[in-house]
This record gives sequence, C-alpha cells and structure tokens, in this order.
Amino acid sequence: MNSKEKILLQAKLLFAERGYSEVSMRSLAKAVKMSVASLYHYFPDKKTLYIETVHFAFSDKAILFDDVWHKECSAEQRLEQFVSLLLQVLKTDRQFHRLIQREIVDENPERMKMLAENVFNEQFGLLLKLMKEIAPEKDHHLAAVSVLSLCKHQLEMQPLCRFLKGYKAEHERPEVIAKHVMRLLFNGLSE
Amino acid sequence: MNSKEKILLQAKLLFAERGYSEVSMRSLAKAVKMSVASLYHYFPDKKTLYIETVHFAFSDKAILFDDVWHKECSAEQRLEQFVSLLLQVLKTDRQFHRLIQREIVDENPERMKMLAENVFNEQFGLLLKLMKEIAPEKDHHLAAVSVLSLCKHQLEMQPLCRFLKGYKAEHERPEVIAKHVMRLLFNGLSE
DNA sequence: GTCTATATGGCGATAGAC
DNA sequence: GTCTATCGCCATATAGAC
Repeated sequence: MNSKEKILLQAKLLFAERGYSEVSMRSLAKAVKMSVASLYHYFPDKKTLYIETVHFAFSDKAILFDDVWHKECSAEQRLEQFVSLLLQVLKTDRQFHRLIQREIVDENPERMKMLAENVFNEQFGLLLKLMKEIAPEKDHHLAAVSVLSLCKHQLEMQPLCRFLKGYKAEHERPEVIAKHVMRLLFNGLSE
Repeated sequence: MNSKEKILLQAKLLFAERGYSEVSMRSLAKAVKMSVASLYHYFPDKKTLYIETVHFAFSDKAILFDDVWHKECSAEQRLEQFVSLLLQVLKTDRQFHRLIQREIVDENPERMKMLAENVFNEQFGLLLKLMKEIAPEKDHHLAAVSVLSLCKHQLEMQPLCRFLKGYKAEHERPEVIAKHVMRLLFNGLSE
C-alpha cells in the first residue's frame, strides 16, 4: 500500500469518527506516522483531502448493488435483496455510513449535488424503477426515499434506542430489521 | 430577555447550524454583542454551555404532544396526528431538528442516555403504547422507531433529494409527506 | 455583570534541507 | 518523498479593573 492510500484510509476512519473540524492535520499525520508536511505533498489543503477521502470511501459501493439489479426474480424479491444488502453495507462499513450522515447534516449544497450526481443518482434511479413496478400508483420518489429511511434511520437510531423502552438486543441484527422493514413495506401496520 | 437567555438562544442557532467545534466562543460573543469574558460569567466552559443549550432547545417540545395523547379518538387518528405534529415541529424548529441530528451522529453514550431518559423516553413510551394498540402482533419498538424514521429521515434527506431523479417540489410539504407516511404505514406498498 | 488585556496552546500551511 | 523548523492566526480560558 502506497502512502497516499495509507493516508486516505486513515483519513476515512478519523473523519467518519470525529468529523471534519475535529480532525487536525497533526493528528492524521501522527496516525499514519508521517509528518504534516508530507500530507501536504499529496493534498494541497485539508478541504481537498477531505473531499478526496469522501470519494475514496464511496467509490467501491455502487458495484456491490449490481447483483441485485441484474438478478432474474420478482420485483418483491429484488426489493428484499436491496434492503438486506443496504443494511449489510451500512452495518459492515460503519465509517462509510457515518460519512454519509455527516454529509447530510452539513447540507453543503455543492457537495450534495456532487454526491447526488456522482454517487447516488444511478442507484437511486434503479430503486425508483423498482418502486414503479411494485407500487405504480404511489409517488415513486417518496416511496424510494422511504425504503432508504427505514433502513438507514433504524441503524443510526440504535445508540439512542438502547436507552429507550421496549429495546431488545435482537433489534440490532440486520436480518431482524430487514424482515421488519419488508413486512412494513408490504403489509403496513394493518392486520 | 436577560443575558443568559439571549446567549442560549443564539447558541442554539449557531450550534445547530455549524456544529459544536465550528462555533467559537468569540463568534458567539460577537453574535450576542458581548465579550467572551461575559460568556464565561454565565457558563464555566464551552462544553457546559453546549449541554445547557441542548437542554434549553429540547425543554419546550414534550408539552406540544400532550394534546395528541389525550384526545378521544381512534388509535389510527392519534397516529395520524402524531405524524403530522412531529413533521410540523421538525420543520418549524429546524434548529431543534439539526441539534438532534448532530447528537445522533456524535453518538456520545453519556449524552445519549441523558437525552433518552430526560427528553425522549416519556414520549416514546406513549408512542409505543399506541403501536401496541394498532399492531399488537408486531414488534412495538421497531414499529415506533419506523414511524420516527419515516418522518425524520424524509425531512433530512430533502437537501440531497433535490438533486435526485423524480424529485418534485411538493415532496417538501409536510402534508404531502404525512399523507404518504400514513398510507405506507397502513397499506404498505401493496395494491 | 461587563469589560480589556493577556496567557497558553493548537491550528493550517509553508520554506527549505536532504 | 520525507523531514524539521517556523510563521501567523485563532482557539479556550483567566486576571483583574470598573
């Protein structure tokens, strides 16, 4: 692994865990056992380093979903696989998930646009098409976002949920969440 | 309005908008037209000021929901009113919403526990009871969190959604979201 | 209660040697 | 490509006058 990759990997960890302004170039340099000046050899400034880190963290995700979209099975089954995979990806690469969270809270319009166009829109478009198949009479955009909401938010509420009434350890298991989400999407809360 | 209230009000705005470490005591002092030393007259340090700000921002919220829980109407109607009110509160007091988001991303276990016990658990317990009535055979905890997910996440995804396929301006209207959420909760995606 | 002045240290970024 | 040394600035926090 070369120096630039080493820096990006550590930067991903630190930015995800602490957020942009809580990571100093000094602390990053220390973590990769290099000098601050060496970081500036690879990146012109901290902001650029951060943006490259986000790209680096997001670059390997889209391909993971290719299987889902190309499988020959019913729309319901494809949605089920999408939900399971999304939960698994967010749970497995927690740094990736936290970087998304931080980007969304920051609400930087420029970076939102960049993320939408370069990262999310392709996958979102495929999800949109799937929702069209499954629920043609509903608003597809709202439905697609709801699928994402149910998965993502359920995961990120966990640290809070541990202290809320009715909590059980099994609520943290992706399979349990996936099953709950699928039942909710297809049957609602009704009997 | 006394000085302490003035500071807390401005701190709420700044911490919500920029996050803890992007708000300096200098910038806060400037915003309330006082000296930094005066801030330290009311708060022993920055961390305490932040925690008091969070308490201050959350203190007036629980009472807003009392109406919902005490109305004499069907469980479905009560859920509908809860969803509408939650969306309205999050949309109206954007600073409150962003403070919650930032607290959740931070995942500080101590503050999570404090927030759960002092702020959320009472309201969450009532929502839990409502879910028990509506969907007795489902996991109430997961169902309650899903209700919150659908409302909260739908709102916070908006800045990103504006750049995603299928977006319409009406998706930002709380009534539209409320209607969508209620249909999803009661009928699912099925025909 | 509010101020000015200041102590002390960490920050991003750069110069220039090897 | 990596380093040491350093610049100038801004951060939190405090001392002490009014």
